[in-house]
Amino acid sequence: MPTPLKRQIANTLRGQILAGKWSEGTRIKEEALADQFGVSRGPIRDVMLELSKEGLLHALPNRGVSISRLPTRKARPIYLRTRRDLETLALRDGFLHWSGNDLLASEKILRHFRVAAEFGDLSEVIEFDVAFHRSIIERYRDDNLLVLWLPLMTTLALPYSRHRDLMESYQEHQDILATLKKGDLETALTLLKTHIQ
Amino acid sequence: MPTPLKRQIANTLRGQILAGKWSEGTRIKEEALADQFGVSRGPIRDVMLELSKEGLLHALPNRGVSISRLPTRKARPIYLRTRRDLETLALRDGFLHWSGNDLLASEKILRHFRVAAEFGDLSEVIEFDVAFHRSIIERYRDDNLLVLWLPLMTTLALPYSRHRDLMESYQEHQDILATLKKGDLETALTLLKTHIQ
DNA sequence: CCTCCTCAGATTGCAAACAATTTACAAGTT
DNA sequence: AACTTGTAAATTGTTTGCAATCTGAGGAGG
Repeated sequence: MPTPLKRQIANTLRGQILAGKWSEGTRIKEEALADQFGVSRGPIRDVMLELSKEGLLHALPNRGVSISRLPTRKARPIYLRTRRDLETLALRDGFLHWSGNDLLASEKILRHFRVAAEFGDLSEVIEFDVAFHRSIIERYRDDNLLVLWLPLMTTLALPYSRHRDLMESYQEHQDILATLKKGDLETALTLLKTHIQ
Repeated sequence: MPTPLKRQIANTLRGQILAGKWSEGTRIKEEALADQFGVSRGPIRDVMLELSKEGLLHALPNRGVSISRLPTRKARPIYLRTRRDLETLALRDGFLHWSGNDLLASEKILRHFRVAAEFGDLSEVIEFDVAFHRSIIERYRDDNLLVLWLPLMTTLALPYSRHRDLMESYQEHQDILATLKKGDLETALTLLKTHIQ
């Protein structure tokens, strides 16, 4: 259902939440966001419901949404392993069908990633981090995979540390893509696996 | 955000879709559903977005939603193992805090399950099947867990076979609950694991 | 005969007004 | 002083109407 405008709002908000713009439990009001993005409450409601289903927001009847709490320690290893398995599957079985355009699209994402990292814009870095991995999943062309992967990705990114070295993170992604460009799928898979943890 | 009415619509629709009321790719129109449930398009949009995020419906911009296709063969084992791990975690670490009311609530679900199974009402059986497992997850009191589990559960239930023996399925759930009532957590966990496949 | 365009009908996307619910604070009672 | 009750403001839930987009059939041109 995400029309470009709605998807753009969702992406921006996702990055801001993951970057820690609001603290845990902060209540988010529909009208305030509607004013901020210059739209009515309708599309904002859709975005809030979407982010709720990704685990970023917690919805209560008649009381709107608030920023979610972090996942429990015990659940995190299960999430990590599952995300690793899904992305590995998507890359291993999907890479055969990648076109030259797909590689160019990923390169474009990483160019923006680098600029955001150099500038120290955490919420933008997260946006492009998600976008890079998302493209791997999407190219597998199984809608269910995306549906299951997205909440995993965002939940795991929730404690995205302000102290993480953004340029180092960029370099890891760049290494994966460069290896793929050489056609060395197996090495890229190994890099991807060690990257996701 | 799910207010009782909205959640009820979502549960009913989920059961109907999983029971195969519509075939893959069938386009679902907002207004038709709104008339069927006697509400306006607003809440129906919310429900459709919710079911899209669970993987039951596939949304395209300006073209509404259609019934999702089945997941690929290769992804299914990953989904199964993850669902098993999540439910096992939730039951093992959450059972300590189950109250007498929790056991009674699960018994109530299974009473309805049995009636629906005897009557052969597939969509209702699925509703209560989901509800039984959902309650295990919810009692762990980690919102993220529910968000990640729900799409797994529905995706895996998508090919819910018309040929499955509904009473046998009921009996498996009943055995798990009866074992829990005796306080034998470890045996219940074993039963749960073999049940999820 | 095929391709491309145009245009009406159908359907979703968005906005604004109204209804229902919750929250916060103040007044009254025990 | 503590607790309940009542009322007004704030917020979300729902409905309705309009705008934008897509679909499909029919005709013009190659």
